[in-house]
Amino acid sequence: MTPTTLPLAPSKDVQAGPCCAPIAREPLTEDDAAELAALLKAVADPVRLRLLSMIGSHPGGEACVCDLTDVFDLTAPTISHHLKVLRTAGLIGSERRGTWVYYWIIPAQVARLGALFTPLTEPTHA
Amino acid sequence: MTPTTLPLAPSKDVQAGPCCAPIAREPLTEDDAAELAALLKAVADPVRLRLLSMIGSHPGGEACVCDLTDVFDLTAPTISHHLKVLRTAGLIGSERRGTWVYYWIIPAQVARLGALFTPLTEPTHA
DNA sequence: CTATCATTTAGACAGATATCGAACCACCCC
DNA sequence: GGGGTGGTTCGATATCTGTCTAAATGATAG
Repeated sequence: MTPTTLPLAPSKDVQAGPCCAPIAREPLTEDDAAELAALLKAVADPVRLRLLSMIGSHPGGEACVCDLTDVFDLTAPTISHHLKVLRTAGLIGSERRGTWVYYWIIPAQVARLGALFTPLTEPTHA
Repeated sequence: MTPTTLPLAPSKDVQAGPCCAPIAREPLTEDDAAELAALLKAVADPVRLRLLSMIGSHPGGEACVCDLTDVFDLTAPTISHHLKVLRTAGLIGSERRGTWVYYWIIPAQVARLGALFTPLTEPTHA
Protein backbone atom coordinates (compact mmCIF):
# COMPACT_ATOMS: atom_id res chain seq x y z
CA MET A 1 0.00 0.00 0.00
CA THR A 2 2.79 2.43 0.75
CA PRO A 3 0.55 5.32 1.50
CA THR A 4 2.17 8.17 -0.31
CA THR A 5 1.99 10.17 2.86
CA LEU A 6 -1.32 11.65 3.63
CA PRO A 7 -2.19 14.20 1.01
CA LEU A 8 -3.94 16.44 3.47
CA ALA A 9 -1.50 18.93 4.87
CA PRO A 10 -3.56 21.84 3.63
CA SER A 11 -1.04 24.10 5.25
CA LYS A 12 -3.88 25.33 7.37
CA ASP A 13 -3.72 24.73 11.04
CA VAL A 14 -7.44 24.49 11.32
CA GLN A 15 -7.34 21.04 12.75
CA ALA A 16 -5.45 21.79 15.87
CA GLY A 17 -7.19 21.22 19.16
CA PRO A 18 -10.95 20.80 19.29
CA CYS A 19 -11.00 20.23 15.59
CA CYS A 20 -13.34 21.16 12.95
CA ALA A 21 -16.70 22.61 12.40
CA PRO A 22 -19.76 20.71 13.58
CA ILE A 23 -20.41 19.62 10.05
CA ALA A 24 -17.10 17.78 10.10
CA ARG A 25 -17.28 16.35 13.58
CA GLU A 26 -19.92 13.72 13.16
CA PRO A 27 -22.19 12.53 10.37
CA LEU A 28 -25.42 14.42 10.07
CA THR A 29 -28.59 12.45 10.38
CA GLU A 30 -30.87 12.36 7.41
CA ASP A 31 -33.39 14.58 9.18
CA ASP A 32 -30.85 17.13 10.32
CA ALA A 33 -29.40 17.28 6.84
CA ALA A 34 -32.82 17.89 5.34
CA GLU A 35 -33.60 20.66 7.75
CA LEU A 36 -30.26 22.37 7.37
CA ALA A 37 -30.37 22.07 3.61
CA ALA A 38 -33.70 23.86 3.61
CA LEU A 39 -32.20 26.66 5.67
CA LEU A 40 -29.18 26.86 3.41
CA LYS A 41 -31.30 26.92 0.29
CA ALA A 42 -32.91 30.05 1.58
CA VAL A 43 -29.60 31.87 1.50
CA ALA A 44 -28.12 30.13 -1.52
CA ASP A 45 -29.30 32.78 -3.91
CA PRO A 46 -27.56 36.00 -4.92
CA VAL A 47 -30.63 38.16 -4.58
CA ARG A 48 -31.57 36.83 -1.17
CA LEU A 49 -27.99 37.12 0.02
CA ARG A 50 -27.98 40.75 -0.97
CA LEU A 51 -31.38 41.35 0.56
CA LEU A 52 -30.19 39.85 3.80
CA SER A 53 -27.09 41.99 3.87
CA MET A 54 -28.99 45.10 2.90
CA ILE A 55 -31.53 44.56 5.64
CA GLY A 56 -28.90 43.76 8.23
CA SER A 57 -26.69 46.68 7.42
CA HIS A 58 -29.45 49.21 7.11
CA PRO A 59 -29.42 51.97 9.72
CA GLY A 60 -31.63 50.97 12.62
CA GLY A 61 -31.29 47.30 11.82
CA GLU A 62 -34.32 47.21 9.65
CA ALA A 63 -35.26 48.19 6.15
CA CYS A 64 -38.44 49.10 4.36
CA VAL A 65 -39.29 47.19 1.23
CA CYS A 66 -39.17 50.47 -0.59
CA ASP A 67 -35.47 50.68 0.27
CA LEU A 68 -34.83 47.31 -1.28
CA THR A 69 -36.72 47.21 -4.53
CA ASP A 70 -34.91 49.99 -6.33
CA VAL A 71 -31.52 48.36 -6.07
CA PHE A 72 -32.51 45.36 -8.13
CA ASP A 73 -33.55 45.00 -11.71
CA LEU A 74 -36.48 42.92 -10.56
CA THR A 75 -40.18 43.50 -10.23
CA ALA A 76 -41.87 44.01 -6.89
CA PRO A 77 -43.49 40.57 -6.89
CA THR A 78 -40.13 38.94 -7.32
CA ILE A 79 -38.59 40.83 -4.42
CA SER A 80 -41.62 39.98 -2.36
CA HIS A 81 -41.14 36.34 -3.22
CA HIS A 82 -37.53 36.35 -2.08
CA LEU A 83 -38.42 38.11 1.14
CA LYS A 84 -41.03 35.49 1.78
CA VAL A 85 -38.50 32.71 1.32
CA LEU A 86 -36.22 34.34 3.88
CA ARG A 87 -39.11 34.90 6.25
CA THR A 88 -40.37 31.34 5.92
CA ALA A 89 -36.89 30.12 6.74
CA GLY A 90 -36.99 32.17 9.92
CA LEU A 91 -34.08 34.35 8.87
CA ILE A 92 -35.96 37.62 8.88
CA GLY A 93 -39.00 39.08 10.55
CA SER A 94 -41.41 41.63 9.20
CA GLU A 95 -43.99 44.07 10.39
CA ARG A 96 -46.24 46.55 8.72
CA ARG A 97 -46.06 50.02 10.16
CA GLY A 98 -48.48 52.34 8.51
CA THR A 99 -47.94 52.47 4.84
CA TRP A 100 -44.69 50.58 4.77
CA VAL A 101 -43.52 47.10 5.63
CA TYR A 102 -40.26 46.71 7.51
CA TYR A 103 -37.92 43.76 7.64
CA TRP A 104 -35.18 42.85 10.09
CA ILE A 105 -32.73 40.05 10.56
CA ILE A 106 -33.22 37.35 13.17
CA PRO A 107 -29.65 36.93 14.38
CA ALA A 108 -30.09 33.59 16.12
CA GLN A 109 -31.11 31.86 12.93
CA VAL A 110 -28.27 33.43 10.99
CA ALA A 111 -25.85 32.35 13.69
CA ARG A 112 -27.13 28.82 13.36
CA LEU A 113 -25.81 28.76 9.84
CA GLY A 114 -22.50 30.14 10.95
CA ALA A 115 -22.11 27.66 13.75
CA LEU A 116 -22.46 24.79 11.33
CA PHE A 117 -19.33 25.71 9.45
CA THR A 118 -17.30 27.50 12.06
CA PRO A 119 -14.51 25.73 13.88
CA LEU A 120 -14.82 25.77 17.63
CA THR A 121 -11.66 27.78 17.96
CA GLU A 122 -11.32 31.11 16.31
CA PRO A 123 -12.95 31.78 13.00
CA THR A 124 -11.23 33.80 10.33
CA HIS A 125 -9.69 36.56 12.44
CA ALA A 126 -7.77 37.46 9.27
CA MET B 1 -50.21 35.07 6.07
CA THR B 2 -50.79 38.35 7.79
CA PRO B 3 -48.12 39.35 10.23
CA THR B 4 -50.67 39.55 13.01
CA THR B 5 -48.21 38.88 15.75
CA LEU B 6 -45.82 41.53 16.74
CA PRO B 7 -42.23 40.53 17.09
CA LEU B 8 -41.56 39.56 20.65
CA ALA B 9 -38.67 41.90 21.03
CA PRO B 10 -38.53 45.40 19.70
CA SER B 11 -36.66 45.01 16.52
CA LYS B 12 -34.52 48.02 17.04
CA ASP B 13 -32.25 46.85 19.80
CA VAL B 14 -31.44 43.52 18.27
CA GLN B 15 -27.91 44.63 17.73
CA ALA B 16 -26.14 45.08 21.00
CA GLY B 17 -22.41 45.27 21.06
CA PRO B 18 -19.99 44.71 18.20
CA CYS B 19 -22.86 43.68 16.07
CA CYS B 20 -23.58 41.14 13.58
CA ALA B 21 -22.16 38.75 11.13
CA PRO B 22 -20.35 40.04 8.05
CA ILE B 23 -23.44 39.40 6.02
CA ALA B 24 -25.25 41.93 8.18
CA ARG B 25 -22.55 44.52 8.44
CA GLU B 26 -22.54 45.95 4.99
CA PRO B 27 -24.35 45.30 1.74
CA LEU B 28 -22.79 42.66 -0.43
CA THR B 29 -21.79 43.65 -3.91
CA GLU B 30 -23.47 41.92 -6.76
CA ASP B 31 -20.32 39.99 -7.58
CA ASP B 32 -19.66 38.91 -4.04
CA ALA B 33 -23.23 37.78 -3.68
CA ALA B 34 -23.01 35.73 -6.85
CA GLU B 35 -19.83 34.05 -5.77
CA LEU B 36 -21.04 33.29 -2.28
CA ALA B 37 -24.38 32.04 -3.56
CA ALA B 38 -22.55 29.57 -5.76
CA LEU B 39 -20.60 28.32 -2.78
CA LEU B 40 -23.73 28.07 -0.68
CA LYS B 41 -25.60 26.22 -3.39
CA ALA B 42 -22.98 23.53 -3.22
CA VAL B 43 -23.90 22.79 0.37
CA ALA B 44 -27.61 23.52 0.13
CA ASP B 45 -28.52 19.93 -0.52
CA PRO B 46 -29.23 17.19 2.00
CA VAL B 47 -27.11 14.60 0.26
CA ARG B 48 -24.11 16.87 -0.14
CA LEU B 49 -24.42 18.02 3.44
CA ARG B 50 -24.31 14.45 4.62
CA LEU B 51 -21.45 13.62 2.31
CA LEU B 52 -19.50 16.54 3.68
CA SER B 53 -20.12 15.54 7.26
CA MET B 54 -19.35 11.91 6.58
CA ILE B 55 -16.08 12.78 4.92
CA GLY B 56 -15.11 15.23 7.62
CA SER B 57 -15.92 12.95 10.49
CA HIS B 58 -14.36 9.86 9.03
CA PRO B 59 -11.36 8.51 10.89
CA GLY B 60 -8.23 9.97 9.41
CA GLY B 61 -10.06 12.93 8.01
CA GLU B 62 -10.74 11.28 4.72
CA ALA B 63 -13.16 8.78 3.30
CA CYS B 64 -13.17 6.38 0.41
CA VAL B 65 -16.05 6.58 -2.01
CA CYS B 66 -16.82 3.02 -1.13
CA ASP B 67 -17.53 4.18 2.42
CA LEU B 68 -20.05 6.70 1.17
CA THR B 69 -22.13 4.98 -1.45
CA ASP B 70 -23.66 2.32 0.74
CA VAL B 71 -25.23 4.80 3.12
CA PHE B 72 -27.43 6.34 0.46
CA ASP B 73 -30.19 4.94 -1.63
CA LEU B 74 -28.61 6.46 -4.67
CA THR B 75 -26.75 5.14 -7.66
CA ALA B 76 -23.03 5.54 -8.09
CA PRO B 77 -23.28 8.18 -10.82
CA THR B 78 -25.48 10.30 -8.59
CA ILE B 79 -23.04 10.15 -5.69
CA SER B 80 -20.27 10.92 -8.10
CA HIS B 81 -22.22 13.92 -9.31
CA HIS B 82 -22.63 15.30 -5.81
CA LEU B 83 -18.99 14.79 -5.01
CA LYS B 84 -18.08 16.66 -8.13
CA VAL B 85 -20.24 19.59 -7.12
CA LEU B 86 -18.48 19.76 -3.77
CA ARG B 87 -15.09 19.43 -5.39
CA THR B 88 -15.82 22.07 -7.99
CA ALA B 89 -16.83 24.41 -5.20
CA GLY B 90 -13.47 23.83 -3.58
CA LEU B 91 -14.97 22.29 -0.46
CA ILE B 92 -13.32 18.91 -0.79
CA GLY B 93 -10.23 17.46 -2.38
CA SER B 94 -9.71 14.00 -3.81
CA GLU B 95 -6.97 11.62 -4.71
CA ARG B 96 -6.78 8.13 -6.08
CA ARG B 97 -4.70 5.72 -4.05
CA GLY B 98 -4.54 2.35 -5.65
CA THR B 99 -7.94 1.00 -6.32
CA TRP B 100 -9.87 3.52 -4.29
CA VAL B 101 -10.50 7.22 -4.42
CA TYR B 102 -10.32 9.21 -1.22
CA TYR B 103 -11.94 12.52 -0.35
CA TRP B 104 -11.16 15.02 2.35
CA ILE B 105 -12.51 18.35 3.46
CA ILE B 106 -10.76 21.61 2.70
CA PRO B 107 -11.25 23.43 5.98
CA ALA B 108 -10.43 26.91 4.76
CA GLN B 109 -13.29 26.90 2.31
CA VAL B 110 -15.71 25.55 4.88
CA ALA B 111 -14.59 28.20 7.31
CA ARG B 112 -15.33 30.82 4.71
CA LEU B 113 -18.95 29.84 4.83
CA GLY B 114 -18.97 29.95 8.59
CA ALA B 115 -17.35 33.35 8.76
CA LEU B 116 -20.09 34.82 6.64
CA PHE B 117 -22.75 34.11 9.19
CA THR B 118 -20.86 34.10 12.44
CA PRO B 119 -21.01 37.13 14.66
CA LEU B 120 -17.70 38.45 15.83
CA THR B 121 -18.72 37.96 19.42
CA GLU B 122 -20.60 34.98 20.68
CA PRO B 123 -22.43 32.73 18.30
CA THR B 124 -25.96 31.52 18.82
CA HIS B 125 -25.74 30.53 22.49
CA ALA B 126 -29.25 29.04 22.10
C1' DC C 1 -6.28 -9.84 -20.19
C1' DT C 2 -9.87 -9.57 -17.05
C1' DA C 3 -12.38 -8.01 -13.17
C1' DT C 4 -13.27 -4.09 -10.11
C1' DC C 5 -13.80 0.67 -8.59
C1' DA C 6 -15.03 5.11 -9.88
C1' DT C 7 -16.01 8.78 -13.11
C1' DT C 8 -18.05 10.45 -17.14
C1' DT C 9 -21.42 11.04 -20.76
C1' DA C 10 -25.93 11.15 -22.78
C1' DG C 11 -30.70 11.07 -22.67
C1' DA C 12 -34.87 11.34 -20.09
C1' DC C 13 -38.00 12.90 -16.69
C1' DA C 14 -40.27 14.84 -12.48
C1' DG C 15 -40.13 18.37 -9.34
C1' DA C 16 -38.42 22.74 -7.73
C1' DT C 17 -37.29 27.57 -8.63
C1' DA C 18 -37.02 32.36 -10.51
C1' DT C 19 -39.46 35.46 -12.87
C1' DC C 20 -43.19 38.12 -14.80
C1' DG C 21 -47.94 40.53 -15.42
C1' DA C 22 -52.23 41.15 -13.41
C1' DA C 23 -55.27 40.96 -9.72
C1' DC C 24 -55.79 41.86 -4.98
C1' DC C 25 -55.42 43.78 -0.19
C1' DA C 26 -54.15 47.29 3.41
C1' DC C 27 -53.47 51.69 4.60
C1' DC C 28 -53.34 56.86 4.36
C1' DC C 29 -55.29 61.15 2.84
C1' DC C 30 -58.73 64.06 1.03
C1' DG D 1 -66.54 56.85 1.24
C1' DG D 2 -63.24 57.21 -2.92
C1' DG D 3 -58.76 57.22 -4.79
C1' DG D 4 -53.99 56.52 -4.89
C1' DT D 5 -49.84 54.12 -3.32
C1' DG D 6 -47.12 50.33 -1.23
C1' DG D 7 -46.82 45.18 -0.96
C1' DT D 8 -48.45 40.72 -1.47
C1' DT D 9 -50.65 36.91 -3.75
C1' DC D 10 -52.05 34.39 -7.88
C1' DG D 11 -51.37 32.05 -12.19
C1' DA D 12 -48.40 31.04 -15.94
C1' DT D 13 -43.97 30.03 -17.95
C1' DA D 14 -39.20 28.95 -18.69
C1' DT D 15 -35.27 27.28 -16.67
C1' DC D 16 -32.57 24.60 -13.35
C1' DT D 17 -31.74 20.52 -10.53
C1' DG D 18 -31.65 15.82 -8.79
C1' DT D 19 -32.24 11.46 -10.16
C1' DC D 20 -32.32 7.36 -12.99
C1' DT D 21 -30.78 4.04 -16.79
C1' DA D 22 -27.47 2.64 -19.83
C1' DA D 23 -23.21 2.68 -21.72
C1' DA D 24 -18.44 4.20 -22.27
C1' DT D 25 -14.08 5.42 -20.27
C1' DG D 26 -10.03 5.23 -17.28
C1' DA D 27 -7.06 3.35 -13.79
C1' DT D 28 -5.47 -0.42 -11.06
C1' DA D 29 -4.80 -5.12 -9.08
C1' DG D 30 -4.17 -9.87 -9.95
